[in-house]
Amino acid sequence: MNNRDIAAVLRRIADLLDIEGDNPFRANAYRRAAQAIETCRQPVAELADVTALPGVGKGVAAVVDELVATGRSTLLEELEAKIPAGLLALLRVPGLGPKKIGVLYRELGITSLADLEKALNEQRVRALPGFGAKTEQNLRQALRAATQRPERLPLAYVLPVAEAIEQHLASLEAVARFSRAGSLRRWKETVKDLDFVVATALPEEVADALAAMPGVARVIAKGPTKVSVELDLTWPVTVDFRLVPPEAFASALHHFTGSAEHHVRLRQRAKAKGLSLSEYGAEEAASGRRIAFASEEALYAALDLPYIPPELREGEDEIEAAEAGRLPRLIAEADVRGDLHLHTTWSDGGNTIEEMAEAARLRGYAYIAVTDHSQSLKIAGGLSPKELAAQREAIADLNKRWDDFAVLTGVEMDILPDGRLDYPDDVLKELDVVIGSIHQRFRQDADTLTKRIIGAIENTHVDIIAHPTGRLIARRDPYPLNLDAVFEAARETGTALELNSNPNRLDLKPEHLRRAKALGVPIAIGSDAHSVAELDNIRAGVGTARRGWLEKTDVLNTRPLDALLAYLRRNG
DNA sequence: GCCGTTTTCGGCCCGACTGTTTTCAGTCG
Repeated sequence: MNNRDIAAVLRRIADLLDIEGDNPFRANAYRRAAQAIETCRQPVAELADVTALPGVGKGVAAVVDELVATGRSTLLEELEAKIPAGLLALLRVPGLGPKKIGVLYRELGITSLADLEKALNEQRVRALPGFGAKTEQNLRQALRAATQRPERLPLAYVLPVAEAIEQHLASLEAVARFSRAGSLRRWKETVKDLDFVVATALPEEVADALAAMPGVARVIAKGPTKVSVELDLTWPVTVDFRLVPPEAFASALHHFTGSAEHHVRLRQRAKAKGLSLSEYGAEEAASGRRIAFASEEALYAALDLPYIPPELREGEDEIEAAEAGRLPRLIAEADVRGDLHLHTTWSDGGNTIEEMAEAARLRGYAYIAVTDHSQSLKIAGGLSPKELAAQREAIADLNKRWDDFAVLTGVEMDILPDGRLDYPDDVLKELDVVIGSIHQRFRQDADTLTKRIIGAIENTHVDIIAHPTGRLIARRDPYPLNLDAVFEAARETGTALELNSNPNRLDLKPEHLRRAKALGVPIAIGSDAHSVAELDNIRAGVGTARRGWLEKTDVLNTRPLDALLAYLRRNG
């Protein structure tokens, strides 16, 4: 059992304890331990003493030891004997928590989503204590939404929605200031809902305007400090707006950015310093004096910490790092000097080389590499060696146009199922940037896939491995791969691994990036743009890089053109 | 269940909103 499996069992135990009505702090203790184990770098099975982890004591350690030894948990089995497993699915229905689920089970014998739907339709739920006709109606709608959409929505799905909302907020005169918050601001790859903090002196007016916003299917909650709506989309999206007076904006933004885990730890720290932290600021326990923070920086300063950027606020080791002065100076979008992965009309892109180049230049880039698909990827119009040579000539022509911008020649070349590359070396050696990619036969076993990728890494002409794990968020698992071996080969040869910025991919993931950084493996952030608009993908890439604690110096395409070319040509 | 320059017992982050209640429990983040 790996750490993730163990954490999943502990969370399951916590959920079951909650439904059983046990001491809620006991359930939370299991969740806290799960978090510690999940983020532990070393397999806990190899740890001499699990209780060394924060939040893991004798009780949890006994469960973990049993899991490691037998793969089973007596505690979990006892709980499952008492509580039908189907009840866990009910926890995913918004509006249902452990207490209400307990009542539904004990009073009506409900053990599944289907049971609940039936009871709702027969109006048996409204008679229960603590329930009513309104609850019944809300549950009916929530149930429909919950069964209709995945629990967390991919970034790629919600980003355009968020941008439209931001346009709307910007158009409201009563809005003084606003910002994304929640996991969207932290650039998490999936989000449960969208959060915005809005500063206004006229909360009622803004609340009315937001509730009446186009696309709103229903208003879930509306008060002077909060509006919560559900949008009518393929997958319904819940949007929470927090309305605060302008002077409370920074505190509120911090609060609603989360994560919950980060806040728990921060508030523990605040308490130790005699401060009580809330969404409105801080209060000195001794004097009762209230402090409103002018900025998030001021909030952290009050806790004797340097500013911790949103992307790091995951409740892992960021507070310890901040305390020790070990926070990274995170890469910023402005540090990116060029894009090393994009497509044009020569293969499956929607814009010409010229259009892509002009758009990149307008973004302030100093260079792009044109990396269309290679010959075996027929479906994407992959280029033959002859076409590739013609493209090189076209690029050489185009380059005469600028003295402040360069188009590099390149290719996104398939690594074939048998491990061979899609072009011979004498074709590759003519190109500035060669990306190796797997697009076919990714169901091979881990050993074969790992060998394919390492074979490409070891070719001196290959500079970057694109989307190394091949996952598609919420759609396709990463392919089985010995990532440690891939990282090691990349480190030895200086081959960069890509952080692919397509919001459906975001591959490598933050935890991979941290490992790569620790090993000294260079990372290339690529947009994988198939159109001018998709050059913007880079934002999600930079956000993900920041979640992976990357600095400017960890990323290849932050280098000026000369330094980049020198690096690419180091092996001839 | 965990944890301790408040402590080995008694806390455990904090506040808003809803709906069902007549003063508050449950849920959410």
